[in-house]
Amino acid sequence: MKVSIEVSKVKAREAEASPKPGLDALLPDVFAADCASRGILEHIVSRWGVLVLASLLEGTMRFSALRRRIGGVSEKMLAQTLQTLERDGMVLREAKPVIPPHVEYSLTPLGRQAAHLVWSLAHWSEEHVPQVESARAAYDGRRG
Amino acid sequence: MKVSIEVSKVKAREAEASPKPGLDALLPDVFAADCASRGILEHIVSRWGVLVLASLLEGTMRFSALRRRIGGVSEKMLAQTLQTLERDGMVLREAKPVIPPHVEYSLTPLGRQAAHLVWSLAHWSEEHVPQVESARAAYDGRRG
DNA sequence: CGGCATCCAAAAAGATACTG
DNA sequence: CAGTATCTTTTTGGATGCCG
Repeated sequence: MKVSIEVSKVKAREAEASPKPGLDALLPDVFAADCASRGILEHIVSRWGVLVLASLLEGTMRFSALRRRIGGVSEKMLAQTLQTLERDGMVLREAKPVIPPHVEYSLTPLGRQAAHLVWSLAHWSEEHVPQVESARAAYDGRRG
Repeated sequence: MKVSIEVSKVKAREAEASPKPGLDALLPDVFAADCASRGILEHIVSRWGVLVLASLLEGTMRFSALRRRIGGVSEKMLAQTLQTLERDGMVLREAKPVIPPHVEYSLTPLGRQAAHLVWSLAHWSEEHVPQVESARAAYDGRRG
């Protein structure tokens, strides 16, 4: 049970970190190094977190299906990412007590919100590959 | 000069990547390990990339102003992140040839689009701190 | 099948010193 | 001021073996 201890600590540092005291004091601020929102954001936008959330937007999936869906992810990192997102209340894990094990992962309502946002980013990236690549070519041309 | 000497393991994994050559060859796919969109996405959602883009949404900033705005970022990582985003065509760097140096960073039109998306995520994170924290408390309660 | 524990290599990140 | 160079620490990730 490590609940209310950390809250006071966060609030204390938040006060010293936020540049705009009056209005923003009550709102969490991702720009503050010690704000909880920053940790949440980093879990969501982590290398595999983005792809797990986007994948689960397509529906409930088993561990191995996720592993196949997300190219390049290792077993270890997938398990780790799923645990983090489960703990943050984004992912629901349902394990059927059978042998061999059968475990299904899906999005919670909270996770679905986050997933829609990351999906927008993923989709935007897919659509703007040409622009970025031509920008890179120009940049690399200017330098060596 | 860092060349390709230790490619053996990396190439081995890259080779096993894209499972559907025919249809998806024309559409970039973030889920494919070797797709360019994946690299772009990872630059955008990198630890500091998100915060740089969100900061610059507030307006043009100098290096030191960005450093102050983004709590916890080191000089080195900020410089590195800015270079990556500049190369990807998201950030515009304007250096005035004076002493002491005066360098301004701003978003390109392309970067502004990405920035709006990441800002949504950052803002969402700020707003859902309570939900996530209570989910964590419940999770930690179920376990030890 | 869906993990977890361990070990090790590689990459990312931080601290510090220095420069135009 | 806005970086670069270098060194050290930390984190990440992959490989392997084990288990229910």
